[in-house]
Parts: sequence; C-alpha cells; structure tokens
Amino acid sequence: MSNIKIITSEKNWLEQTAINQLNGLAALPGIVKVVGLPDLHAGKSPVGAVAVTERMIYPQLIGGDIGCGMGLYSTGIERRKFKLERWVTKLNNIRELVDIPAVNPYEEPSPIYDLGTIGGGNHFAEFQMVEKMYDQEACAALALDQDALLLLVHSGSRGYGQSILNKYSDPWGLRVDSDQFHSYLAEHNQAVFWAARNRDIVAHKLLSYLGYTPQTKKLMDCKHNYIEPRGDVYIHRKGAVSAELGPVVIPGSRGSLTYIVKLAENTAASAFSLSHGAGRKWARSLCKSRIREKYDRDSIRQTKLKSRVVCHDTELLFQEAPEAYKNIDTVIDSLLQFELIHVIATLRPVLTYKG
DNA sequence: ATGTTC
Repeated sequence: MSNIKIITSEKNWLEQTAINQLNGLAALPGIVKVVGLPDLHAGKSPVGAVAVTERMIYPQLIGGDIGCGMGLYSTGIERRKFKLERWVTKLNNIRELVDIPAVNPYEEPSPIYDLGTIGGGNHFAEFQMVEKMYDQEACAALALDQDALLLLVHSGSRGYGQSILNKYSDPWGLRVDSDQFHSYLAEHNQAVFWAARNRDIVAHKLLSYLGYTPQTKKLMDCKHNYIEPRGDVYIHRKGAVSAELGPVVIPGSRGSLTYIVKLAENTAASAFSLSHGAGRKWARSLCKSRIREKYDRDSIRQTKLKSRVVCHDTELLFQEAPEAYKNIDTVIDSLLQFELIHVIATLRPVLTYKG
C-alpha cells in the first residue's frame, strides 16, 4: 500500500520532476503520508504538496517563506469607484510599498524588516471584483459583496522566515524529543503570525497610498507554507491550504479568474488540504524565450481579461506571465472530481501590483 | 522565496 496520494485528473498535466520529488518525500523517515495536489510542481521541495509526519518535522520542506499565504480583503470601496488608469499611474510612481513609510501599528516591535512590503517572485497585491456567484448563501456568510472592490494579497514572512529556517537547517528533520523541535515550532508560529499581519499592512498601505482611509474587512486568510500539529501528526503544507478553516481562495494567474471555494466533507483523502493556486507550468528560466516574441514592454503589462499589471521588473513579468501557469479551471476540476470542494464564486482580477 | 548577487 502506497503512502502517496495524487489528486489529479486526466486533463491535469503534472511534471514528472515534481512527482519524483513527491516520491522522495514519501521515503523520508517519519513520513506517514504524502499528498500531491493538482497544482503540484517542482521546487526546492515540491510545491502543491502535503507531507504528514510522525515524531519528526522537516523545516526544510516548508522553506524560508514560513507563513506565506493569501489574504482576501473587502476594501470598503465600491467597484464603480475603481479608476484603472488613475491607479496605474499612481502606482507607477512607487517602486514597492517600501516607498510608503512603514508604520508598525502593533504593540510589539515587528521582526519583519519593512513590514507591509509585498516582496518579489510570485507575490502580488491584486484588485479583484466578483465575477459570478454560484452559491448565494455561502457568499452571504462570507460577506462577499457583488458591488465591493476586493483586494487579494499574496505575501509571506519576507526575510524573517528565512532567518528562522537558517537556524534549523541542520540536522535534516527534527525529532519531537529534541529542543530544536520545540524552539523551531515556536519561532515558526511567530513567523506565521507575522506573515498574516504583513498581508494586512500591505492592504492598508496600498489603500492609503491610493487616497482611501482603509476600511478593509478581511474575508479570509489562507496560509500555504506552514506546519500544523494535528493530534499525533504534523501536517507540512508547502503550497497547500488547510481544508478545515473555512472558505479558501484559489487564484489562477493574473490573466485568469480566481475561485472562492467552500470545503466538502471528504478532505481526509487530501490530508485535509487544498490547492493554493494554479501551479507553475514552466520553470522561470524558460519563460522569457518562449513568449518574448508575443509581447513588448506595454503588452506584457496587460492581460486578456483586460486587467493591468504594475511592476517595474519586466523580467519578472515574463517569469510570472499567465502562460507560465497551469489552467486554473483544470485544477479546480480535479478538486471537484475528488469531491474536495464546492465552488461558491469566481473573482476577476482588474489590477495587479507587484514589487 | 530572498534588504538576492558578482
């Protein structure tokens, strides 16, 4: 009997490298179960993956960006007040949210340097609007409003999480009876906590920069890089979201819809976890050569959904192009086939801001 | 992923 489960469907392509990495995880000491979600792809350790362990934890599987995740906010701004060109112009005037004075509104000093900055890579802050509601009741319970402008923030613990990982990289895997096990988990929990706060501050800084008194309401916060102790086992989620904490946001790319899903009953099959996005299809290094001819400096900043992207790093925009990501509909379809989710709404990105 | 990094 294999301890590996892959949640996928015929149409959903998975790269062999990622499956090999998943097999590698399954062979580690203390591993009870390994799950590959439909957005599985290769990374330093596989992304879109869940590893359930006993008597051991593996900080390296989580990586440096401890607590990374997505916060979805209602901005308190009506969608008709959204002014695309004006906001694009304004956001073009700052490099990152570092240009906006950092304020730590909390009592404790922040361990995150430049609290309220988005960071690089696949991180972003994105304005979205409700595209379609499929489950009115669930949308109402979530306070998802058709007329509200929404903001999705994908960011993590910045350098702070990495500094924690650096202290616990040796040995590979920490046993429950070690001091390191307990101190890592305590520091990890701090990073998870601060990463969520970082997302909150990103939302606030962005809205105040655009001239609004932030009246954000957090609809959900879905972390996807962390360890959850659950009874006798430890659920490592690397690019995977808990299926037990309420509705989940699963974005595609900047050029596709975002799904809001409700949890189904049968989530034990996926180690109580769901996908965190569409998942990469192309390695970063391959993107530029594959789509260079299709775009110029302007057109790479627009999507087929007519949304816009503000980002000063053109290289990054190629690496994070919609083409570099798998089809979100196929990922959602795989989750539906395994009866892990119900779709309650879709959102449409209108403006993406990247550091 | 990363106050990257030569």
